[in-house]
Amino acid sequence: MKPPRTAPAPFPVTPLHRTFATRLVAWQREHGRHDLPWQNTRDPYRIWLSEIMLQQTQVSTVVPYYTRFLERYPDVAALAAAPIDDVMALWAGLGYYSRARNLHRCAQVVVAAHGGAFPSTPDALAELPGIGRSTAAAIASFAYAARATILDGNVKRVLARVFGVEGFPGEKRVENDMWALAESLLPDAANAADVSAYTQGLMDLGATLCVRGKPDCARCPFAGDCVAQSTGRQRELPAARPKKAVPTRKTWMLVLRDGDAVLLERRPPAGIWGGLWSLPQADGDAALAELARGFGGGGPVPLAPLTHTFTHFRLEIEPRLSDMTDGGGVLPHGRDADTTWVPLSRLDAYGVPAPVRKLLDALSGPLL
DNA sequence: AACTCGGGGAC
DNA sequence: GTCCCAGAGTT
Repeated sequence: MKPPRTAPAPFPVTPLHRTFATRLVAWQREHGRHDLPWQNTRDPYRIWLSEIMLQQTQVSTVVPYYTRFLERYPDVAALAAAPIDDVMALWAGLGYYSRARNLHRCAQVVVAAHGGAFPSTPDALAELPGIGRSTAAAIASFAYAARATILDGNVKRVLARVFGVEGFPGEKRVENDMWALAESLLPDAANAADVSAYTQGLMDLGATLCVRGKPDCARCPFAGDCVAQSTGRQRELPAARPKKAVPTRKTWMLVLRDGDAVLLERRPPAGIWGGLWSLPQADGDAALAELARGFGGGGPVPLAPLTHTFTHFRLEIEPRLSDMTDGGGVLPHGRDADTTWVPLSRLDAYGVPAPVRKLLDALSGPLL
């Protein structure tokens, strides 16, 4: 009895389909990127570290962080052994801080449960903290030449344009179709050696030619066959995210100062700025004044307000400065698990959210 | 399936 | 200002 055939592809298999991988691999080898800091290695640790940092974050932003991490933590054992606070501090400014916590947890799992060696299959990789389907495929294809496809923002844009996939790729149905399409485009099993260049080619095409704003179709290996290019719909594909009004929230932040030091509080592990060190917050001027008094600080004076925009809401920050009065402090001048005094000159050692960092940097400037 | 997580680059 | 980026985890 023959094994059952695989289900037919839910899309027509055209000549473009059959030649896609070969053409992409050839283009990558000739015109792709070959000198990024995490290329030219098969060390799963280095590849993993880069892939986590590159989630929702552009290459130019990642490079300096990647260099610093590799310097501080040259292998997975070093990272696993590091205090989480050090990892968070080194990550500060990259955003999506759950990535840093998952990074640390993942390193510890790899050491404790896998003897310090990353698993080699996409499915096993995807069970580790912070590694989803796409990142698992990226690591497995780069480190182990596994035949698995990525599907990130670049790939969604390339596929939507080349194959004319309609609909917003963030929508479940569209994304499912794209996963199936991407799987069907992989180099066939006889060309497993091409998988790494293929994966890199998907990323490079999206990052260097098939960019969002003005795609360079003249240099594209798929010009002529590309649906968007041949119909002039580059600007319409992929479909944009449906617009949604972003709410505004407001918060009051206490800059409690004692000489050169300010008081920081550790934020809860989940939610905005999870696990980072930030300023004590209140819901209004009255509550903030009470907070300052409770700490032994003098009457708060307003500092320049600032606005910080997140993906899904806007945060208006009203900073208030309060100096500790002599002998009035009820707070010990050491640190406990969730509260600490930090000299402004030593903020680097703490994971502090970018807008708070900006606020405190201005404080040590010429204004005050 | 929809929502929640950031900061910065590019425009 | 807007939009999106080598997405994952939670609900």
